[in-house]
Amino acid sequence: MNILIVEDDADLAAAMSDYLLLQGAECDFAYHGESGLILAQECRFDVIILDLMLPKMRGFEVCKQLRQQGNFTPILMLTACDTNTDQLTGFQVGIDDYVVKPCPMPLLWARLQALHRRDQPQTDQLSIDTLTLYFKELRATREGDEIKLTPTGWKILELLAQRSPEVVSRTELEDHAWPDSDVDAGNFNVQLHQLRKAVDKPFAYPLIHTLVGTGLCLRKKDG
Amino acid sequence: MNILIVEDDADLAAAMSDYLLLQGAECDFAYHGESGLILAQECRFDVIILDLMLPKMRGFEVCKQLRQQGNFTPILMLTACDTNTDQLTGFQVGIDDYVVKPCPMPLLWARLQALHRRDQPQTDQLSIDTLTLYFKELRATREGDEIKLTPTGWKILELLAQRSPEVVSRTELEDHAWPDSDVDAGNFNVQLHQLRKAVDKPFAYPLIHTLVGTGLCLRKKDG
DNA sequence: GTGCTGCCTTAAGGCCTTATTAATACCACC
DNA sequence: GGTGGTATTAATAAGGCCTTAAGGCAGCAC
Repeated sequence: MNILIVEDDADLAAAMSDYLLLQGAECDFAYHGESGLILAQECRFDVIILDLMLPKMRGFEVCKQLRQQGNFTPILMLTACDTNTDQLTGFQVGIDDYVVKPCPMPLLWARLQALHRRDQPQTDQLSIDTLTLYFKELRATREGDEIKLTPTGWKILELLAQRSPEVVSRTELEDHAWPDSDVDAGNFNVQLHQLRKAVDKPFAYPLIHTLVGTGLCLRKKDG
Repeated sequence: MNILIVEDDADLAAAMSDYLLLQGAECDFAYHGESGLILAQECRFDVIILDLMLPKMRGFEVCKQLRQQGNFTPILMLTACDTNTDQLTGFQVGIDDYVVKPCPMPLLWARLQALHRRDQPQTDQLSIDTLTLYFKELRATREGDEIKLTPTGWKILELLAQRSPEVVSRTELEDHAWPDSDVDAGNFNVQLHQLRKAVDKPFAYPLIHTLVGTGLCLRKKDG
């Protein structure tokens, strides 16, 4: 899980990330509201932990702006402010959970997972047009025909499908298909090409589309 | 909103439903775990409020069974048990929120709404007249036809749309489309021209308007 | 071990899209 | 008629992406 921690108390931020890293999550940090907002705009996170009292911009404002921009990343507000009005304001501006400091780490983690779980597809099968992915079996069909996929090809297709019809950046796809190592861009291109040969080539129209400079997406293009 | 209240304390259940009805929600009731489970299986609810200590079947068991059956209705656990272990167990069996009694009604309502909001498809699109932007997909249509945009063109249109119908200054648009570098004014004009060719030219009337000396705006001009 | 197969990786050339530059035309206003 | 701001166009430069081919490395059967 990919977490953004927006928190001005460096000690607390470090303590959280220590714990979260142990649980297998990855953490990024922002130490004031403005940088938090910018980071959230630029990168994609699974969850955001947001403090309320922050230098430069309050947590409420950060959340409000993100939501206005159509960013619906789950946000957990973590703060020492425990008044009802603060909590109500929080939910009004679009946060998803409100936790009062101090909070035991395991509980925080449980709530983060709950938020993330809701955001995940809850089926083990997903169709985009005539392409169907069977996640548990690591296989896919199009128009009923089995598609022959290499492990890497599957990984790429998997993420594209989960996000469909959204655009997924090349870096994200690379991280997903090669979690433990960096990968040469040329290599990625080749794998992508193989994938297209399997998924798109044999059929009438492509489902994998390139958005130059931004990434790739998987969907049926009408017209 | 359609709520199932599973709660053995009839007074509390009544108090909740009174409040929730006032907020425009509809409530159904179950007074023990077993009937709660059956109701949840038979009808579709937007959210379930689930007590932990219930006759016949504990709340955890109800949740567990529902999840196993592929029912992912958001569940808010409302209980007097405030121990960490209870909370952790709750999240482990698949609840989405855990609230300790007594809880002020407005807060409960806010959390219910937050859960429900997450469950709704998040459109993330914006229309100005017949022009529609799909932010996550980085694409736009006008009168249903796909508009072909370059990355820079998209950036410019994106900001114009977010601010529409307000006027956006040229400098702001430049900063948004070229975040890392300054840009020649001539270049900006060219990009803008390309954008207009794609967005306005093929259609009856333009949506991008110049305000000499101030900036640009995106809107339908009446008259 | 040898040779096979399938997959990953590396490298290189070419192509197409997009960005930039520069030169020219427009238009309102003074 | 000159000026400042904007529009248009074409030509060039740059960058990103596609494609192909060939080498390497594992696992497996013999």
